[in-house]
Amino acid sequence: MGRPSDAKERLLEAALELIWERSYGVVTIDAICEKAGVKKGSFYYFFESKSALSVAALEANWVQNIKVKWDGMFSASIPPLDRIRNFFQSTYENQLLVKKEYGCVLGCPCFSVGSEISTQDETIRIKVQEILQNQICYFESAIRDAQAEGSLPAGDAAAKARCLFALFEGSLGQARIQNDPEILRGLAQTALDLLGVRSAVSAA
Amino acid sequence: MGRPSDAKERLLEAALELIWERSYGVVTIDAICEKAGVKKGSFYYFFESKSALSVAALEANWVQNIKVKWDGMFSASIPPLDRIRNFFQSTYENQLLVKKEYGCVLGCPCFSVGSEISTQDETIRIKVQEILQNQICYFESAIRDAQAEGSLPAGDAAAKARCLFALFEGSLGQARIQNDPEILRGLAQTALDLLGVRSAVSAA
DNA sequence: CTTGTAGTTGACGATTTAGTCAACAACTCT
DNA sequence: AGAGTTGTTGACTAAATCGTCAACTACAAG
Repeated sequence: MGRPSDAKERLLEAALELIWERSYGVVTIDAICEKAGVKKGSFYYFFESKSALSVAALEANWVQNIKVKWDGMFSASIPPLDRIRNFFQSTYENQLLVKKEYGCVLGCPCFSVGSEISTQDETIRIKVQEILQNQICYFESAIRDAQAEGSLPAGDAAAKARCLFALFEGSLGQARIQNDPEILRGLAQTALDLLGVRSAVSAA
Repeated sequence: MGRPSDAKERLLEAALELIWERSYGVVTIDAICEKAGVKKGSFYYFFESKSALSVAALEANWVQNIKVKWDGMFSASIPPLDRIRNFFQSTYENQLLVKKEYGCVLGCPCFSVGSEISTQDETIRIKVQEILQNQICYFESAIRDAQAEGSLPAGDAAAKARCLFALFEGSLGQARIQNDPEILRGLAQTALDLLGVRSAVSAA
Protein backbone atom coordinates (compact mmCIF):
# COMPACT_ATOMS: atom_id res chain seq x y z
CA MET A 1 0.00 0.00 0.00
CA GLY A 2 1.04 3.60 -0.29
CA ARG A 3 2.94 5.08 -3.17
CA PRO A 4 4.90 2.66 -5.35
CA SER A 5 8.47 3.55 -6.27
CA ASP A 6 11.63 2.09 -7.66
CA ALA A 7 13.73 4.96 -6.37
CA LYS A 8 15.43 2.67 -3.90
CA GLU A 9 16.54 0.34 -6.66
CA ARG A 10 17.68 3.24 -8.79
CA LEU A 11 19.77 4.50 -5.89
CA LEU A 12 21.37 1.10 -5.39
CA GLU A 13 22.24 0.83 -9.03
CA ALA A 14 23.51 4.38 -9.37
CA ALA A 15 25.66 4.08 -6.27
CA LEU A 16 27.29 0.86 -7.36
CA GLU A 17 28.03 2.11 -10.82
CA LEU A 18 29.45 5.43 -9.69
CA ILE A 19 31.59 3.87 -7.01
CA TRP A 20 32.82 1.26 -9.43
CA GLU A 21 33.66 3.83 -12.07
CA ARG A 22 35.21 6.33 -9.74
CA SER A 23 35.80 5.35 -6.12
CA TYR A 24 33.92 5.35 -2.87
CA GLY A 25 35.54 8.47 -1.52
CA VAL A 26 35.05 10.65 -4.54
CA VAL A 27 31.38 9.89 -5.04
CA THR A 28 29.03 12.26 -3.23
CA ILE A 29 25.48 11.67 -2.15
CA ASP A 30 24.46 14.48 -4.46
CA ALA A 31 26.06 12.71 -7.40
CA ILE A 32 24.32 9.45 -6.59
CA CYS A 33 21.00 11.24 -6.31
CA GLU A 34 21.46 13.02 -9.58
CA LYS A 35 22.40 9.84 -11.43
CA ALA A 36 19.47 8.01 -9.91
CA GLY A 37 17.10 10.87 -10.66
CA VAL A 38 16.16 11.10 -7.01
CA LYS A 39 16.08 14.10 -4.72
CA LYS A 40 18.21 14.10 -1.62
CA GLY A 41 15.19 14.05 0.61
CA SER A 42 14.23 10.71 -0.89
CA PHE A 43 17.75 9.42 -0.44
CA TYR A 44 17.50 9.94 3.28
CA TYR A 45 14.06 8.42 3.27
CA PHE A 46 15.58 5.12 2.13
CA PHE A 47 19.09 5.16 3.55
CA GLU A 48 20.72 6.77 6.48
CA SER A 49 24.13 7.35 4.87
CA LYS A 50 26.32 6.69 1.88
CA SER A 51 27.87 3.87 3.86
CA ALA A 52 24.52 2.16 4.45
CA LEU A 53 23.56 2.58 0.82
CA SER A 54 26.86 1.09 -0.28
CA VAL A 55 26.48 -1.96 1.89
CA ALA A 56 23.03 -2.52 0.44
CA ALA A 57 24.30 -1.91 -3.09
CA LEU A 58 27.14 -4.40 -2.74
CA GLU A 59 24.78 -6.98 -1.32
CA ALA A 60 22.15 -6.43 -4.01
CA ASN A 61 24.77 -6.62 -6.73
CA TRP A 62 26.07 -9.84 -5.30
CA VAL A 63 22.77 -11.67 -5.03
CA GLN A 64 21.16 -10.29 -8.16
CA ASN A 65 24.06 -10.09 -10.60
CA ILE A 66 27.24 -11.77 -9.57
CA LYS A 67 26.06 -14.81 -7.70
CA VAL A 68 23.72 -15.94 -10.45
CA LYS A 69 26.50 -15.69 -13.00
CA TRP A 70 28.91 -17.56 -10.79
CA ASP A 71 26.31 -20.23 -10.03
CA GLY A 72 26.10 -20.81 -13.74
CA MET A 73 29.82 -20.80 -14.39
CA PHE A 74 30.65 -23.02 -11.44
CA SER A 75 27.77 -25.41 -12.02
CA ALA A 76 28.49 -28.98 -10.92
CA SER A 77 27.48 -30.10 -14.40
CA ILE A 78 30.69 -28.64 -15.80
CA PRO A 79 34.04 -30.43 -15.40
CA PRO A 80 35.80 -28.66 -12.55
CA LEU A 81 38.85 -27.48 -14.45
CA ASP A 82 36.61 -26.17 -17.21
CA ARG A 83 34.77 -24.11 -14.65
CA ILE A 84 37.99 -22.44 -13.68
CA ARG A 85 39.19 -22.01 -17.22
CA ASN A 86 35.87 -20.58 -18.38
CA PHE A 87 35.62 -18.32 -15.40
CA PHE A 88 38.97 -16.68 -16.01
CA GLN A 89 38.37 -16.49 -19.71
CA SER A 90 35.06 -14.75 -19.17
CA THR A 91 36.66 -12.39 -16.69
CA TYR A 92 38.94 -11.25 -19.48
CA GLU A 93 36.10 -10.90 -21.94
CA ASN A 94 34.00 -9.10 -19.42
CA GLN A 95 36.64 -6.46 -18.76
CA LEU A 96 37.03 -6.00 -22.48
CA LEU A 97 33.35 -5.14 -22.63
CA VAL A 98 33.63 -2.88 -19.61
CA LYS A 99 36.43 -0.96 -21.22
CA LYS A 100 34.43 -0.58 -24.39
CA GLU A 101 31.39 0.62 -22.51
CA TYR A 102 32.94 2.76 -19.79
CA GLY A 103 36.19 3.73 -21.42
CA CYS A 104 38.16 2.23 -18.55
CA VAL A 105 38.98 -1.16 -17.13
CA LEU A 106 37.19 -1.13 -13.80
CA GLY A 107 38.13 -4.42 -12.20
CA CYS A 108 36.17 -5.78 -9.26
CA PRO A 109 34.05 -3.22 -7.41
CA CYS A 110 33.93 -5.26 -4.26
CA PHE A 111 37.66 -5.63 -3.91
CA SER A 112 38.41 -2.05 -4.89
CA VAL A 113 35.96 -0.61 -2.44
CA GLY A 114 37.04 -3.02 0.24
CA SER A 115 40.65 -2.11 -0.15
CA GLU A 116 39.81 1.57 -0.23
CA ILE A 117 37.79 1.84 2.94
CA SER A 118 38.58 -1.26 4.98
CA THR A 119 40.28 0.84 7.63
CA GLN A 120 37.56 3.50 7.63
CA ASP A 121 34.20 1.83 7.55
CA GLU A 122 33.70 -1.39 9.41
CA THR A 123 30.23 -2.20 8.07
CA ILE A 124 31.40 -2.04 4.46
CA ARG A 125 34.53 -3.98 5.35
CA ILE A 126 32.46 -6.77 6.84
CA LYS A 127 30.11 -6.93 3.87
CA VAL A 128 32.97 -7.02 1.40
CA GLN A 129 34.73 -9.67 3.41
CA GLU A 130 31.61 -11.78 3.43
CA ILE A 131 31.15 -11.53 -0.33
CA LEU A 132 34.79 -12.24 -1.12
CA GLN A 133 34.82 -15.19 1.24
CA ASN A 134 31.81 -16.50 -0.58
CA GLN A 135 33.54 -16.13 -3.91
CA ILE A 136 36.56 -18.03 -2.69
CA CYS A 137 34.21 -20.90 -1.88
CA TYR A 138 33.36 -21.24 -5.56
CA PHE A 139 37.03 -21.70 -6.33
CA GLU A 140 37.48 -24.06 -3.46
CA SER A 141 34.75 -26.48 -4.44
CA ALA A 142 35.91 -26.52 -8.04
CA ILE A 143 39.37 -27.40 -6.78
CA ARG A 144 37.97 -30.06 -4.47
CA ASP A 145 35.96 -31.59 -7.28
CA ALA A 146 38.99 -31.60 -9.53
CA GLN A 147 41.00 -33.33 -6.85
CA ALA A 148 38.24 -35.87 -6.33
CA GLU A 149 38.20 -36.79 -10.01
CA GLY A 150 41.97 -36.89 -10.10
CA SER A 151 42.52 -33.98 -12.48
CA LEU A 152 44.32 -32.05 -9.77
CA PRO A 153 46.89 -33.32 -7.27
CA ALA A 154 45.70 -33.52 -3.68
CA GLY A 155 46.59 -30.69 -1.35
CA ASP A 156 45.09 -27.93 0.75
CA ALA A 157 42.13 -26.89 -1.39
CA ALA A 158 41.30 -23.87 0.76
CA ALA A 159 44.84 -22.55 0.46
CA LYS A 160 44.87 -23.07 -3.28
CA ALA A 161 41.55 -21.33 -3.59
CA ARG A 162 42.86 -18.31 -1.69
CA CYS A 163 45.92 -18.29 -3.87
CA LEU A 164 43.83 -18.45 -7.01
CA PHE A 165 41.65 -15.67 -5.72
CA ALA A 166 44.65 -13.51 -4.96
CA LEU A 167 45.84 -14.04 -8.52
CA PHE A 168 42.38 -13.11 -9.73
CA GLU A 169 42.01 -9.91 -7.74
CA GLY A 170 45.63 -8.90 -8.14
CA SER A 171 45.34 -9.22 -11.88
CA LEU A 172 42.10 -7.28 -11.99
CA GLY A 173 43.71 -4.57 -9.91
CA GLN A 174 46.66 -4.35 -12.25
CA ALA A 175 44.35 -4.23 -15.23
CA ARG A 176 42.47 -1.35 -13.64
CA ILE A 177 45.62 0.54 -12.77
CA GLN A 178 47.12 0.08 -16.21
CA ASN A 179 43.73 0.50 -17.81
CA ASP A 180 44.59 -2.46 -19.97
CA PRO A 181 42.42 -5.56 -20.21
CA GLU A 182 45.16 -7.45 -22.01
CA ILE A 183 46.76 -8.09 -18.64
CA LEU A 184 43.99 -10.64 -18.23
CA ARG A 185 44.53 -12.31 -21.57
CA GLY A 186 46.25 -15.53 -20.65
CA LEU A 187 44.87 -15.63 -17.14
CA ALA A 188 42.93 -18.87 -17.60
CA GLN A 189 46.07 -20.74 -18.54
CA THR A 190 48.05 -19.06 -15.79
CA ALA A 191 45.43 -20.14 -13.30
CA LEU A 192 45.59 -23.74 -14.38
CA ASP A 193 49.37 -23.68 -14.33
CA LEU A 194 49.24 -22.33 -10.84
CA LEU A 195 47.07 -25.25 -9.80
CA GLY A 196 49.64 -27.64 -11.20
CA VAL A 197 47.72 -28.88 -14.21
CA ARG A 198 50.09 -30.52 -16.65
CA SER A 199 48.92 -28.58 -19.67
CA ALA A 200 47.73 -30.87 -22.40
CA VAL A 201 46.68 -28.50 -25.16
CA SER A 202 43.06 -29.28 -25.81
CA ALA A 203 41.85 -29.01 -29.37
CA ALA A 204 38.59 -27.16 -29.92
CA MET B 1 70.00 30.55 0.44
CA GLY B 2 66.81 31.80 1.96
CA ARG B 3 64.99 30.25 4.82
CA PRO B 4 65.71 26.57 5.44
CA SER B 5 62.79 24.23 6.01
CA ASP B 6 61.88 20.60 6.08
CA ALA B 7 58.17 21.35 5.72
CA LYS B 8 58.15 19.84 2.27
CA GLU B 9 59.52 16.56 3.54
CA ARG B 10 57.08 16.58 6.43
CA LEU B 11 54.23 17.06 4.00
CA LEU B 12 55.41 14.18 1.84
CA GLU B 13 55.67 11.90 4.81
CA ALA B 14 52.37 12.93 6.36
CA ALA B 15 50.52 12.55 3.08
CA LEU B 16 51.85 9.10 2.40
CA GLU B 17 51.09 7.86 5.87
CA LEU B 18 47.57 9.28 5.98
CA ILE B 19 46.69 8.00 2.54
CA TRP B 20 48.11 4.60 3.37
CA GLU B 21 46.22 4.40 6.65
CA ARG B 22 42.97 5.75 5.34
CA SER B 23 42.58 6.29 1.60
CA TYR B 24 43.28 8.97 -0.95
CA GLY B 25 39.72 10.20 -1.13
CA VAL B 26 39.10 10.55 2.55
CA VAL B 27 42.27 12.48 3.36
CA THR B 28 41.91 16.24 3.16
CA ILE B 29 44.59 18.81 2.60
CA ASP B 30 43.77 20.21 6.01
CA ALA B 31 44.41 16.81 7.59
CA ILE B 32 47.74 16.47 5.85
CA CYS B 33 48.74 19.95 6.96
CA GLU B 34 47.77 19.27 10.53
CA LYS B 35 49.68 16.01 10.65
CA ALA B 36 52.72 17.64 9.10
CA GLY B 37 52.49 20.64 11.40
CA VAL B 38 52.31 22.96 8.43
CA LYS B 39 49.86 25.71 7.62
CA LYS B 40 47.83 25.54 4.46
CA GLY B 41 49.55 28.54 3.00
CA SER B 42 52.82 26.63 3.15
CA PHE B 43 51.20 23.61 1.56
CA TYR B 44 50.33 25.64 -1.48
CA TYR B 45 53.76 27.15 -1.47
CA PHE B 46 55.24 23.71 -2.10
CA PHE B 47 52.53 21.86 -4.00
CA GLU B 48 49.73 22.89 -6.26
CA SER B 49 47.26 20.21 -5.22
CA LYS B 50 46.72 17.04 -3.23
CA SER B 51 47.26 15.13 -6.43
CA ALA B 52 50.66 16.70 -7.06
CA LEU B 53 51.71 16.10 -3.48
CA SER B 54 50.66 12.48 -3.73
CA VAL B 55 52.66 11.87 -6.86
CA ALA B 56 55.70 13.35 -5.16
CA ALA B 57 55.04 11.34 -2.01
CA LEU B 58 54.76 8.06 -3.89
CA GLU B 59 57.93 8.80 -5.78
CA ALA B 60 59.85 9.82 -2.67
CA ASN B 61 58.67 6.74 -0.82
CA TRP B 62 59.75 4.57 -3.70
CA VAL B 63 63.26 5.93 -4.09
CA GLN B 64 64.00 6.55 -0.42
CA ASN B 65 62.30 3.63 1.29
CA ILE B 66 61.08 0.86 -0.92
CA LYS B 67 63.68 0.72 -3.64
CA VAL B 68 66.60 0.52 -1.25
CA LYS B 69 64.97 -2.35 0.62
CA TRP B 70 64.20 -4.18 -2.58
CA ASP B 71 67.70 -3.60 -3.89
CA GLY B 72 68.93 -5.36 -0.80
CA MET B 73 66.50 -8.22 -0.91
CA PHE B 74 66.92 -8.84 -4.61
CA SER B 75 70.67 -8.46 -4.57
CA ALA B 76 72.47 -10.57 -7.15
CA SER B 77 74.59 -11.99 -4.38
CA ILE B 78 71.62 -13.98 -3.11
CA PRO B 79 70.49 -17.17 -4.84
CA PRO B 80 67.49 -16.16 -6.97
CA LEU B 81 64.91 -18.41 -5.34
CA ASP B 82 66.06 -17.25 -1.94
CA ARG B 83 65.45 -13.67 -2.99
CA ILE B 84 61.86 -14.54 -3.75
CA ARG B 85 61.38 -16.62 -0.64
CA ASN B 86 62.89 -13.98 1.60
CA PHE B 87 60.94 -11.23 -0.04
CA PHE B 88 57.57 -12.86 0.56
CA GLN B 89 58.55 -13.88 4.03
CA SER B 90 59.53 -10.35 4.91
CA THR B 91 56.31 -9.06 3.39
CA TYR B 92 54.48 -11.15 5.93
CA GLU B 93 56.65 -10.01 8.80
CA ASN B 94 56.37 -6.42 7.69
CA GLN B 95 52.58 -6.46 7.72
CA LEU B 96 52.68 -8.04 11.17
CA LEU B 97 54.64 -5.03 12.32
CA VAL B 98 52.33 -2.63 10.54
CA LYS B 99 49.35 -4.16 12.25
CA LYS B 100 51.06 -3.89 15.60
CA GLU B 101 51.97 -0.27 15.01
CA TYR B 102 48.90 1.05 13.19
CA GLY B 103 46.25 -1.35 14.46
CA CYS B 104 45.42 -2.39 10.92
CA VAL B 105 46.95 -4.33 8.09
CA LEU B 106 47.56 -1.66 5.46
CA GLY B 107 48.89 -3.57 2.50
CA CYS B 108 50.65 -1.76 -0.31
CA PRO B 109 50.01 1.99 -0.51
CA CYS B 110 50.93 2.21 -4.14
CA PHE B 111 48.55 -0.47 -5.29
CA SER B 112 45.71 0.69 -3.07
CA VAL B 113 45.94 4.27 -4.19
CA GLY B 114 46.37 3.22 -7.78
CA SER B 115 43.31 1.07 -7.73
CA GLU B 116 41.36 3.77 -5.96
CA ILE B 117 41.97 6.65 -8.30
CA SER B 118 43.22 5.16 -11.53
CA THR B 119 40.08 6.30 -13.33
CA GLN B 120 40.10 9.73 -11.73
CA ASP B 121 43.61 11.09 -11.74
CA GLU B 122 45.85 10.34 -14.63
CA THR B 123 49.06 11.73 -13.14
CA ILE B 124 48.82 9.49 -10.09
CA ARG B 125 47.85 6.56 -12.27
CA ILE B 126 50.94 7.01 -14.39
CA LYS B 127 53.22 7.32 -11.39
CA VAL B 128 51.77 4.23 -9.73
CA GLN B 129 52.02 2.29 -12.95
CA GLU B 130 55.66 3.26 -13.28
CA ILE B 131 56.50 2.14 -9.75
CA LEU B 132 54.63 -1.13 -10.03
CA GLN B 133 56.23 -1.88 -13.37
CA ASN B 134 59.56 -1.29 -11.75
CA GLN B 135 58.73 -3.69 -8.94
CA ILE B 136 57.74 -6.38 -11.38
CA CYS B 137 61.21 -6.08 -12.88
CA TYR B 138 62.72 -7.23 -9.59
CA PHE B 139 60.64 -10.38 -9.79
CA GLU B 140 61.45 -10.84 -13.42
CA SER B 141 65.20 -10.74 -13.04
CA ALA B 142 65.09 -13.10 -10.09
CA ILE B 143 63.08 -15.50 -12.22
CA ARG B 144 65.47 -15.09 -15.13
CA ASP B 145 68.46 -15.76 -12.90
CA ALA B 146 66.78 -18.83 -11.49
CA GLN B 147 66.11 -20.11 -14.96
CA ALA B 148 69.68 -19.45 -15.97
CA GLU B 149 71.06 -21.48 -13.10
CA GLY B 150 68.52 -24.22 -13.75
CA SER B 151 66.56 -23.91 -10.52
CA LEU B 152 63.45 -22.92 -12.45
CA PRO B 153 62.11 -24.39 -15.68
CA ALA B 154 62.40 -22.16 -18.72
CA GLY B 155 59.38 -20.15 -19.80
CA ASP B 156 58.11 -16.63 -20.20
CA ALA B 157 59.81 -14.86 -17.30
CA ALA B 158 57.89 -11.63 -17.78
CA ALA B 159 54.57 -13.44 -17.60
CA LYS B 160 55.63 -15.35 -14.53
CA ALA B 161 56.75 -12.15 -12.89
CA ARG B 162 53.40 -10.51 -13.56
CA CYS B 163 51.66 -13.54 -12.18
CA LEU B 164 53.79 -13.51 -9.08
CA PHE B 165 53.14 -9.83 -8.66
CA ALA B 166 49.39 -10.35 -8.96
CA LEU B 167 49.62 -12.97 -6.26
CA PHE B 168 51.57 -10.54 -4.14
CA GLU B 169 49.23 -7.58 -4.50
CA GLY B 170 46.10 -9.69 -4.40
CA SER B 171 47.21 -11.25 -1.14
CA LEU B 172 48.11 -7.90 0.37
CA GLY B 173 44.72 -6.58 -0.64
CA GLN B 174 42.98 -9.50 0.98
CA ALA B 175 45.03 -9.07 4.11
CA ARG B 176 44.04 -5.41 4.25
CA ILE B 177 40.37 -6.13 3.69
CA GLN B 178 40.30 -8.88 6.26
CA ASN B 179 42.65 -6.96 8.49
CA ASP B 180 44.51 -10.19 9.02
CA PRO B 181 48.22 -10.59 8.32
CA GLU B 182 47.97 -14.36 8.62
CA ILE B 183 46.68 -14.41 5.07
CA LEU B 184 50.30 -13.80 4.15
CA ARG B 185 51.73 -16.56 6.30
CA GLY B 186 52.59 -19.22 3.80
CA LEU B 187 52.98 -16.85 0.90
CA ALA B 188 56.66 -17.56 0.32
CA GLN B 189 55.99 -21.24 -0.21
CA THR B 190 52.93 -20.48 -2.32
CA ALA B 191 55.02 -18.23 -4.51
CA LEU B 192 57.63 -20.90 -5.07
CA ASP B 193 54.96 -23.48 -5.80
CA LEU B 194 53.48 -21.14 -8.32
CA LEU B 195 56.82 -20.88 -10.07
CA GLY B 196 56.96 -24.63 -10.31
CA VAL B 197 59.73 -25.27 -7.82
CA ARG B 198 59.68 -28.89 -6.78
CA SER B 199 59.66 -28.22 -3.09
CA ALA B 200 62.64 -29.82 -1.47
CA VAL B 201 62.24 -28.88 2.20
CA SER B 202 65.42 -27.07 3.05
CA ALA B 203 66.79 -27.55 6.51
CA ALA B 204 67.94 -24.45 8.34
C1' DC C 1 -14.76 8.85 -2.43
C1' DT C 2 -12.21 8.83 1.74
C1' DT C 3 -8.50 7.68 4.41
C1' DG C 4 -4.12 6.03 5.62
C1' DT C 5 0.42 5.05 4.04
C1' DA C 6 4.44 5.38 1.32
C1' DG C 7 7.11 8.31 -1.20
C1' DT C 8 8.56 13.15 -3.01
C1' DT C 9 10.08 17.77 -3.08
C1' DG C 10 12.71 22.00 -2.67
C1' DA C 11 14.41 25.04 0.23
C1' DC C 12 17.25 25.64 4.14
C1' DG C 13 21.22 26.02 7.84
C1' DA C 14 25.45 24.18 9.26
C1' DT C 15 29.89 22.54 8.24
C1' DT C 16 33.74 21.31 5.74
C1' DT C 17 36.96 22.05 2.24
C1' DA C 18 39.67 24.20 -1.32
C1' DG C 19 42.31 27.72 -2.61
C1' DT C 20 44.20 32.86 -2.23
C1' DC C 21 46.85 36.65 -0.48
C1' DA C 22 49.42 40.30 1.59
C1' DA C 23 52.18 40.91 5.31
C1' DC C 24 55.71 38.96 7.88
C1' DA C 25 59.92 36.14 9.52
C1' DA C 26 64.29 33.76 9.04
C1' DC C 27 68.01 32.68 6.82
C1' DT C 28 72.35 33.33 3.43
C1' DC C 29 75.49 35.78 0.98
C1' DT C 30 78.14 39.81 0.08
C1' DA D 1 74.72 45.43 8.40
C1' DG D 2 72.02 45.38 4.19
C1' DA D 3 69.84 43.01 0.49
C1' DG D 4 67.76 39.40 -1.56
C1' DT D 5 65.52 35.04 -1.24
C1' DT D 6 62.92 31.46 0.77
C1' DG D 7 59.52 30.02 3.70
C1' DT D 8 55.44 31.10 7.08
C1' DT D 9 51.17 32.72 8.74
C1' DG D 10 46.33 33.58 9.55
C1' DA D 11 42.55 35.42 7.90
C1' DC D 12 39.66 35.38 4.13
C1' DT D 13 36.19 33.96 0.04
C1' DA D 14 33.81 30.77 -2.51
C1' DA D 15 32.04 26.50 -3.19
C1' DA D 16 30.65 21.96 -2.10
C1' DT D 17 28.45 18.88 0.73
C1' DC D 18 25.76 17.07 4.38
C1' DG D 19 21.69 16.37 6.63
C1' DT D 20 16.83 18.14 7.92
C1' DC D 21 12.04 19.26 7.47
C1' DA D 22 7.34 20.47 6.73
C1' DA D 23 4.38 20.49 3.11
C1' DC D 24 2.92 17.99 -0.62
C1' DT D 25 1.59 13.96 -3.84
C1' DA D 26 0.14 9.46 -5.48
C1' DC D 27 -1.52 5.34 -4.80
C1' DA D 28 -4.17 1.11 -2.39
C1' DA D 29 -7.62 -0.59 0.24
C1' DG D 30 -12.02 -0.22 2.39
